[in-house]
Amino acid sequence: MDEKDKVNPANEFSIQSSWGLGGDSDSVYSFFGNDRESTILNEFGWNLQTPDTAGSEAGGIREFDPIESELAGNSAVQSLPERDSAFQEVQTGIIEKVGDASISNPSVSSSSSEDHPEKSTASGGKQPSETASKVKKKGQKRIRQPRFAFMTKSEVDHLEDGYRWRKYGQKAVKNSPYPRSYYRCTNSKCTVKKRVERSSEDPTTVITTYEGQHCHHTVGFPRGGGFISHETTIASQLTPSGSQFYYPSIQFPQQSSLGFRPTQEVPGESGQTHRVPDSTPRLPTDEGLLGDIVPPGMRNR
DNA sequence: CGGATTTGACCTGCGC
DNA sequence: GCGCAGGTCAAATCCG
Repeated sequence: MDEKDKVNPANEFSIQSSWGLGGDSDSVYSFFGNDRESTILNEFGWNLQTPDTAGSEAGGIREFDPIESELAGNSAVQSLPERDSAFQEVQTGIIEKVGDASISNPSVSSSSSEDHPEKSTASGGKQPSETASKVKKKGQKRIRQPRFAFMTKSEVDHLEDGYRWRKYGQKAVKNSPYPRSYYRCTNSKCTVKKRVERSSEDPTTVITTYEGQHCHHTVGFPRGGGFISHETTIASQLTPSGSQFYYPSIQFPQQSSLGFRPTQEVPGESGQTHRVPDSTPRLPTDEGLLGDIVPPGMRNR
């Protein structure tokens, strides 16, 4: 199992940007390796802009919400070219501007309802008095934590990312046969949440949305990482349907946190899979997929 | 037995 | 104001 924690140098991910797609979709990134393909949707207004796009189009600081995109019925779809349907779904979602500094400022205890999960337990159940804990919500709009979403071809909904999550809810999604699952980081001090849903357009695609920032390191990959095995299977069926939208204008430095080299697995003996070490010097991969995706500035320590 | 998951109820925001 | 849908809570249940 430990071997799974390592990275296969042969499966280095390349990240390519898709600036300007559809006019509004300037925050979509795609990265893919030999056995996995995912689409990263930057929601933070990180400094991911290219010189070409920075400063243009309202600065390009936007937040993307794949869920809302579905709700919106892809109304934003207009000038998008033909493409993978799932990719298009995400691409054309409502893109919100991250106008609130609080969204990109981790120090702001924004989401009053989410920063302190303990509070609710302390106050008890859902009786009216309990709502007192949510009173502070009143008068101030709920401010969402920074979020980003990415799509992954996988048969397994809950992708291993190096953190431990506890499921706290599941909801049926309108216009989708697949439910959406809600997870919270098991670290009591960590308020990070994530939603996992399967694309109704492309059932092979899992949309994972992270919200918030981890205030701790990952726990590694304690579990078997079976999803990777599934992923490998799926990835082998991938077709570069969206490749025409990948513009190689941006190549993030491999050594950066945006190097996008999530742990990978390669077929091993006895039909199992294992990971091989990444040859590039880097910190021990204790941050998982998320760690590879989220820039250091987005993480608390 | 403790932690994780399930699931129905409740709360909130938003559009009409 | 109302209804809908997303999001969250927490008791019940499951599982190792």
